[in-house]
Amino acid sequence: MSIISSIQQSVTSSLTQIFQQPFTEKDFQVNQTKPEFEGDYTVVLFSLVKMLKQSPDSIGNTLGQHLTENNPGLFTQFNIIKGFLNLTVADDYWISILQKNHNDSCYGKKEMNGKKVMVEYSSPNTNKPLHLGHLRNNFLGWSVSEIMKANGYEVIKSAIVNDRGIHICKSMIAWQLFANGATPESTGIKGDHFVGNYYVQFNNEYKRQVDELLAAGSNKETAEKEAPIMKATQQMLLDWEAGKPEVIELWKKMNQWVYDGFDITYKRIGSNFDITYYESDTYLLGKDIVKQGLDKKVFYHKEDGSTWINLTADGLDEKLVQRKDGTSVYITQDIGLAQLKYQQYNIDQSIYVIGNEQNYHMKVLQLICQKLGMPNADGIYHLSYGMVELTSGKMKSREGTVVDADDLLDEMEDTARQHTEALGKVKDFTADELKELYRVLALGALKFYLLRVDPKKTMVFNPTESIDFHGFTGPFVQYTHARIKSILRKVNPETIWYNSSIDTTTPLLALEKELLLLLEQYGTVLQQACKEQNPSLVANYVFQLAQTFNSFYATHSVANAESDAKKHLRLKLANMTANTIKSGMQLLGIQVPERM
RNA sequence: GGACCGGUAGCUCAGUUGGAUAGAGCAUCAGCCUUCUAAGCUGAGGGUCAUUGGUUCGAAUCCAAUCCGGUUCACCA
Repeated sequence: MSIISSIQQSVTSSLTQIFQQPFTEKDFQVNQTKPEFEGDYTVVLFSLVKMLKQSPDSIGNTLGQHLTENNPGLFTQFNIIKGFLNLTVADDYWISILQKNHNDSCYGKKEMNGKKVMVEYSSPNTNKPLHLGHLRNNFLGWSVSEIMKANGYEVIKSAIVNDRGIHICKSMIAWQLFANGATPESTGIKGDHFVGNYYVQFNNEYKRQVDELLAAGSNKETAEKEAPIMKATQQMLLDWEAGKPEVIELWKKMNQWVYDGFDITYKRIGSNFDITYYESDTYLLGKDIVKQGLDKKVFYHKEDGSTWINLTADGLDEKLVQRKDGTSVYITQDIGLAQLKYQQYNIDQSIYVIGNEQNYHMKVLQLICQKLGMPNADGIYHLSYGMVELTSGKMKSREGTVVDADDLLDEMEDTARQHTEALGKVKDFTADELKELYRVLALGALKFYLLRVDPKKTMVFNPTESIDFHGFTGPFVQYTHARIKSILRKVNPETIWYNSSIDTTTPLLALEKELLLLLEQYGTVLQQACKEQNPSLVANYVFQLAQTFNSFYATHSVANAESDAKKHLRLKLANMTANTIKSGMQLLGIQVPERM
């Protein structure tokens, strides 16, 4: 149980005993005490003043007395300032947390709860390489999965690959027209970039043809429809759907190039999936559901034969679920896939990590599933995240203003190398060890940068300033870990500290206690991060922990502490801090090096 | 126009189940490496919490109105 819960319980029970009437935890508030006052946790008394019709001072005094007398192991003293009852928690309490958990790698995590969750993220298109926006999606999906695991859920990571449709045909047509048989192998270009280049070429050529038609006197609409390259693309989509062998073959070949490229990037960023769905397999799903929906009168036909659902009663619009020619639309496929997921995995919750531009769509999806009576419709949750914008505005592939994932990673690794070389602390590392260190630091900086912000908020990336390695950053936290490990490495673990118990007669110093207070909160943070599906809570926590340790480190010596008892305590404190940093960073998908 | 999201320091962001003098990082300035890793630490300056009104012991946080920005409302995906 967390210290806050303990305090809430004892306050509730004290109040009930003193005033002879029932109280609950909602009748008062418990906060951490502000640093300028004496005490650890504070009971805010104002809400009780009204209920009890007594002055805050009088309530505080009675309550403070009762609490300290009846919970001697928990509270040692109290003071009252302007309606705030500040309680000091006994050193023994903090030390016992340290004693018990200092080397527990599962500290703060929960037992399995028997619930199963699918987290769908990444969802790339196979016509262009990954960019910064995809990275935010991937890191979020991964981290939320890990956070849910830490809170006892069984998690299945899934991806849906958008591998068909008109946009895929665009790069195929462009390749046919312009490539002269070139391949990633023949050019030495990474597969996803190779294909992405033809997508760009398509757009250039298309624009050229449209301009030509416009110059010849066509109006805009006709020109856009009649451009030969667009007509060829549409024909190719029809051929694809008809299963024309040479089109399918080309499609498979080019998609494979992209997958090979993606694999490299995914491996590099440490991303993976338990199951990958392909839209070419799922785009026909959902048709039987349309039938069922019609039978259940959830859907209805219009006179032209198209199928609709009316969501105006729920504040939304009418929505098409099947075209008049009987083909399905996006939402239909999604309903089908949602059902497929439940059938395959019997999941309790289905989380979709998708950008906030699809808020409306996801709302509609859930509503339709609910109206169809699908068993787990309530378990659909859209983890909606904001776009990554540049200081110059939005990223647009067509205008060439996207920040490419591979380029960015290259740059960051180079920055990591420069910092490391300048500091010269790891000169004995082999070339492979150095390479791995640069990768870990670069990724740490990037992941932390993207995850420290509240997911639902739009965030701004400045491409001209490289991502920092100082301050509120991944490398700062990684550094703190390495620093602690350096201390521990120099102490023989078989001596005093590791297994023996801590001497409790010397009082805790302010910074020691501050660290312990923070360490105690880890479990609560994980719980909150899970509840809100918000990794930024973990990032902020882990930063604060590292920062507090560094202050502590600058003031007190661990290895050369003033007494053996203090040395013992601080070694455990350092060890627990390192473990908690490692654990928290792992939930963000960030590794922490032993040395850097 | 309807719906949804946002507006906090020069910049990037925390803080919203209402609580004490609104916090970090970056940038700027001033200090700290004969002792455990200075990717660090200490300190200073920097705020009309978009605006106005309301609710109350108390509002960045709740309510209303207004202004500004974004997304969305396709027989595209």
